[in-house]
Amino acid sequence: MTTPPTADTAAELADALTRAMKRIRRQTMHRLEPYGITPGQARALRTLAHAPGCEGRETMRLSELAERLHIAPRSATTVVDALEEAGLVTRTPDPTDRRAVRLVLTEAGRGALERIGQVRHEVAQEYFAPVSAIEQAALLQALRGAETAFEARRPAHRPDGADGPR
Amino acid sequence: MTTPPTADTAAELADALTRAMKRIRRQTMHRLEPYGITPGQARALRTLAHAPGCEGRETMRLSELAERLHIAPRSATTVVDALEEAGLVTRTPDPTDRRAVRLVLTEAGRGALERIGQVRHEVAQEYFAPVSAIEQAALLQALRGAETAFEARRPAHRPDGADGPR
DNA sequence: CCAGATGCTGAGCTTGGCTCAATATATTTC
DNA sequence: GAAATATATTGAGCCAAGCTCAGCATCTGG
Repeated sequence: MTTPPTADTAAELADALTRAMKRIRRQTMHRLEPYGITPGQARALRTLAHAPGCEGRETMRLSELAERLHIAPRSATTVVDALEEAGLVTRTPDPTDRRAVRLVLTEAGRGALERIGQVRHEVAQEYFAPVSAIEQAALLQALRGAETAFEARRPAHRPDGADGPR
Repeated sequence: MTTPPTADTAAELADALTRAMKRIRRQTMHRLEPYGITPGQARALRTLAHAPGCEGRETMRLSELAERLHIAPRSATTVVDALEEAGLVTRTPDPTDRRAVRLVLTEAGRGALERIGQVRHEVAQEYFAPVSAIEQAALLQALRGAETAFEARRPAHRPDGADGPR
């Protein structure tokens, strides 16, 4: 049973991943709903919070946010629209480049971050409860390895590239 | 370094999962595109192929498909619409229940299945290449454990239940 | 100083889900 | 056997999270 009869472990792994991800995302969505935040927005907020200018002055360009989220800049615009409308971030002009937009976390945004952290922690903790801490760490490492290799393989940039070496 | 400094392994694991899933789904989408099939349709087709009536006569009710895919029946309708339009399955009336629809794989559908299997295998194989077979198996088992526990926790039924015990 | 690169956004599309009726049929209950 | 209820599917219309392409404003290097 250690090696299931179906054999194609990698493919089944992919399925299992998908399932797990869906479950977690859904659960997160439900628990974030009361705060009017979607998982995507939460991720953006967290990313924004990890901006270099720690504590009093987190700030990031929209394009930088997009890059860190691995989404197209245009998609980041939409996320930020929602975040701004909810009063969690503000768009301020970049002093050194008038095309650019700097995103700044508001006080409310900082507050939301805590609730988000809580939910994220809870959901993950619950879902992975049956998996030992050691195994969790192993899993994490394995996935990161795969991810790193994947990134190394593609020349980086553009969302995911359907294009070969061109 | 075995236990990263950030500590919340479970949450990070969730993120890693999300990332991996997105990558795999995207990759699959690209490679399935030439055949005019989306990953969701592919999954439905595979599910349908695993219907009990093996070989010559795979057949399943739409609602059963929905259940196996863990999606709402209405969502299954849409998937089947696409599949039918592409000529991969046919809707035939259930002889014993005129409300129901039985889904039958066409010859083309069976052909598509092979290509799908190929792609699915390739993509997963590539993505998980840096992960040893043993680790892959461990991962799979861990994820299945988590999934089983999750399912046991919720009373089953309805898509994912935002509702408590009622 | 101007051509081309860069940063953001409007418009419109896709995938993969959802709910809430409506409709047709089964099944159960009186 | 008719009425009430339950089940199977679908139409209409919604949401989240992406995408591309085109356009405008602004930088920047020759």
